Amino acid sequence: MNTLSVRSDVVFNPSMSNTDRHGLIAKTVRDSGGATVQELAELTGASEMTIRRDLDTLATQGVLERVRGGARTLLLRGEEPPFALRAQDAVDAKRRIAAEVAALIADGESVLLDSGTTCLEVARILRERHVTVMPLSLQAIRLLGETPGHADLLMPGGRPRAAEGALTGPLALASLAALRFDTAVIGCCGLSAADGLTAYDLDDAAVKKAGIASARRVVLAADGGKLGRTAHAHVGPATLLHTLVTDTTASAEEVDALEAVGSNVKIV
Amino acid sequence: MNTLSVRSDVVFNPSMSNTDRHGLIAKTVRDSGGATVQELAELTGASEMTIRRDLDTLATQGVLERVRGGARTLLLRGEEPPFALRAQDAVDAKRRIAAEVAALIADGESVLLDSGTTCLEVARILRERHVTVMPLSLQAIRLLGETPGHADLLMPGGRPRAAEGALTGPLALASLAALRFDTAVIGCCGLSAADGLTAYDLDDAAVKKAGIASARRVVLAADGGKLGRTAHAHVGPATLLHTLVTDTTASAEEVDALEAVGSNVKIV
DNA sequence: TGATTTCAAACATCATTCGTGTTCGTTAGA
DNA sequence: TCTAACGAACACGAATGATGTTTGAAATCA
Repeated sequence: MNTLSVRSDVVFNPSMSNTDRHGLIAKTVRDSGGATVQELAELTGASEMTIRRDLDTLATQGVLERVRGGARTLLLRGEEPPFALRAQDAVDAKRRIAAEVAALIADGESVLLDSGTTCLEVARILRERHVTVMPLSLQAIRLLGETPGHADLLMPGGRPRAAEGALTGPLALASLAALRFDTAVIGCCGLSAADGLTAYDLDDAAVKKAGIASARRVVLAADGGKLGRTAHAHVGPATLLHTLVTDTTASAEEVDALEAVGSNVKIV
Repeated sequence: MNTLSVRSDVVFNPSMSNTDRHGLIAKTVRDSGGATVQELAELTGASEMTIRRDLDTLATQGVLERVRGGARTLLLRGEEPPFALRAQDAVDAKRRIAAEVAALIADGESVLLDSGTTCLEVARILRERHVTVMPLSLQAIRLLGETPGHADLLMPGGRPRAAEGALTGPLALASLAALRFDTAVIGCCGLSAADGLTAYDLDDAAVKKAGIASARRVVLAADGGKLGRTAHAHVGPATLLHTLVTDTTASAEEVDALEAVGSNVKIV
């Protein structure tokens, strides 16, 4: 919220790990829209040279934009926050949601796994389970394709969208049309009883729609921040969902409204 | 060949890096079919504990099989050598072949990239080029899917075969049927003028066949050891190939025979 | 069963790598 | 032109990884 209060928490904290510092820098730049190298050096207690290196790293990761003298946020009104940035948000809630989603899936099932950070956490859990998984993002494919784990991997086709690695396009749609799944685990950018399920990207929305159509059961994994929000691309009405898993930050009215239209809501 | 000559090269060489040692262990076990921990410790000058750790590592990588007291080769007559093992062979030749193959490809082309170690080297080069690439193995997808590089990635569907990560099955075939490529870079297990192109695995052969059918031009990347050999699964006649890139270890008679049936052969 | 070998966990040691800060010459903007 | 910002180069300390030794458990063989 307030940059000053953040500062007072951490000034003169010499035992800050580089990961902590990166997080703090990212948060500061995001909250205030931008920061100078000097400010960040003072804020974190690190040298300016270290801050410059941090900013280069974070810029490479797509967390922020490097400008002369400091860094600027990548967030613009109405645009989807970059993947690398969202991945840091609400990690705990996402993990809990993912655990609950995984608990809904029985051994032997075939599972369609949407793109997005929450679904990536689901992949991390399903990797150790005896299930067949088709992931719709490069990140999840990388995770499941590496040696350990018991899950059977099924690859969809498609063109990966930059950064996020979500698979879209005719090849992805064709892969989905050719298969049927026991469960589709879907993520979204917005969900409300009024506007239904929405995504930031048209291609993404088309893939989600096809995924939902190819599954016997649809589980939506969405942290509380997604509820009541509406993004640009419409996927379908909330009645398409069989189960919604969200966390305690979800607005109670929205949950009630969704339950009223027939969704089974689980709050973790 | 001869274990003793190998030993005399390296005994009492204390400045051996762990990678060197791993290579020597792998080679020794492969050449002699197996070795004890004691032998390997004496051979490399490392302690038995270190050898055990090495063997565990190599076993996890699929290079050899751990047995009580030592390790055994995974190579059995008639079986395809494991991917992790082949990947260490003739790295230099594969690199040179890959460079030549990449030189045949112009910017802007769409390229189909087969599975296999040589094609993986091609992927490493194409990553920096302005081309559209559809790789048929998880390894290459991982390589191309990571952030750097200019190449456009197109994902095929399919089921990855264990270890090697080659994509096969109806989804892979459907992805290929839906597209046309400027160039298909194909690997193989055997090639001869008489028996044509062959692979170890039926599913693999079907994918190669579909890939060849979907490309305007077919480039085969095969080190010299593949020429004159025949594997179980038939892909098609050598006349399907437009260009063959191989290395100087290729048998001259086989090269002549292939040129006689119309192939354009490049030796690097 | 008992003896012997093999194994793996735990700890110590050493080399290497990584992160960081400082300095200094260069570069980009005002 | 002048000044702040930058990045390359070096130095230093901490963290990490590789290795060897010891020790007790487990597996194999007689």
